[in-house]
Amino acid sequence: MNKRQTRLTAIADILLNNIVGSQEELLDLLRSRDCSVTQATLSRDLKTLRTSKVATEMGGYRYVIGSGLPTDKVIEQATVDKVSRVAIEKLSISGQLVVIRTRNGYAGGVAYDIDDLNTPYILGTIAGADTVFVALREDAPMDGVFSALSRVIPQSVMEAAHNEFNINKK
Amino acid sequence: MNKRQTRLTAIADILLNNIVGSQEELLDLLRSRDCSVTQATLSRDLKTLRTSKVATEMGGYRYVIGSGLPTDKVIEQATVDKVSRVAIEKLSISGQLVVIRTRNGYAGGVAYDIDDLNTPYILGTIAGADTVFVALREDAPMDGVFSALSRVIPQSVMEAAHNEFNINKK
DNA sequence: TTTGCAAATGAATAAATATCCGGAATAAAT
DNA sequence: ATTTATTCCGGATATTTATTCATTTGCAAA
Repeated sequence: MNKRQTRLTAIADILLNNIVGSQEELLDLLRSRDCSVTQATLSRDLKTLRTSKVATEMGGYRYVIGSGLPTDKVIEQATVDKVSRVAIEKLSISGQLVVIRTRNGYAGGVAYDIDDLNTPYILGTIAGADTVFVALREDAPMDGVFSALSRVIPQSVMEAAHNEFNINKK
Repeated sequence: MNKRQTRLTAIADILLNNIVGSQEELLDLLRSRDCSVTQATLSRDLKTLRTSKVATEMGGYRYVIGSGLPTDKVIEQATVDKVSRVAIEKLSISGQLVVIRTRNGYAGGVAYDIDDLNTPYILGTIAGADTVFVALREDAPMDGVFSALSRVIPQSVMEAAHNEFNINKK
């Protein structure tokens, strides 16, 4: 992987796991990963990654990775593993419908990963910006569905869903 | 409605319907609506609205309204009135799924407003160009759902839906 | 009404970010 | 291998955006 790609991946990774409020700050973090660049280049990188700076609840700012559209296959690949798991916030089930809420912009990626599971019980998915609908086969056994999804959904979210699901059952 | 609120609403409205690449540009648009302010104030407004500037496909930038988190009930309310209510044309229910048809292009905005209701019975929404799918919790009581949605859906549409729903029931 | 206080604003400025431009590196073509 | 074109990058700078500070405005309590 060439230098630029490495750096872009590193940036994506950093922004996913840290609260970064300015480019200067990000520059430091990059340095500590041996990806030093100038602010000029970083600005360009952030543009290609379609990141944006948004206000946080605590009165500050934070850079976030932009919405779904795969800018670059390499980046996408590099981040998939981490992304799906970090991006998913909640999972609920209603009838033949599984509804997954994600961090804004990540629904597309998550849906893609789920499609990739190629599970027979899953008929298809639709993604918005922060929501994925997963259509289940009518006769899909819940444990089968859960076990398939657990390859993409974080443990904690799965547990919460399990609880909610059981509660709604009774 | 006081001056600030009016302006915030105007900003939300402008950003929803225009591609605005800088604060200066937005200042102009605000002027043409008799909401002149300085860049300083605008910067603050954009922060409270949690907007962000993202790269567009065409190499430029664009300010967009931030996702989901209700910044300010008043603003939210104000925006809802302007956009959602005029955009919604029809609402139908099928099982756990509410399907809302909107004027073309407005589905995203409507879905956003519905998400913002933060109603426990609503698991999530997905928007196409002129259609919104709303997933309901399995045990969601219909009157609860209706009452929540009525904050976004125009009276006339609600009534029509109610009728249709009752018909489908029997 | 007047007083006191918090919110809102503008002017000026600091801080942060985007772009211009020339050069280096890399890849493609001959 | 040499030339040509393209991508990438840093330094400098222009542009844009956030914040500071002083002032004003709205608004509620006395």
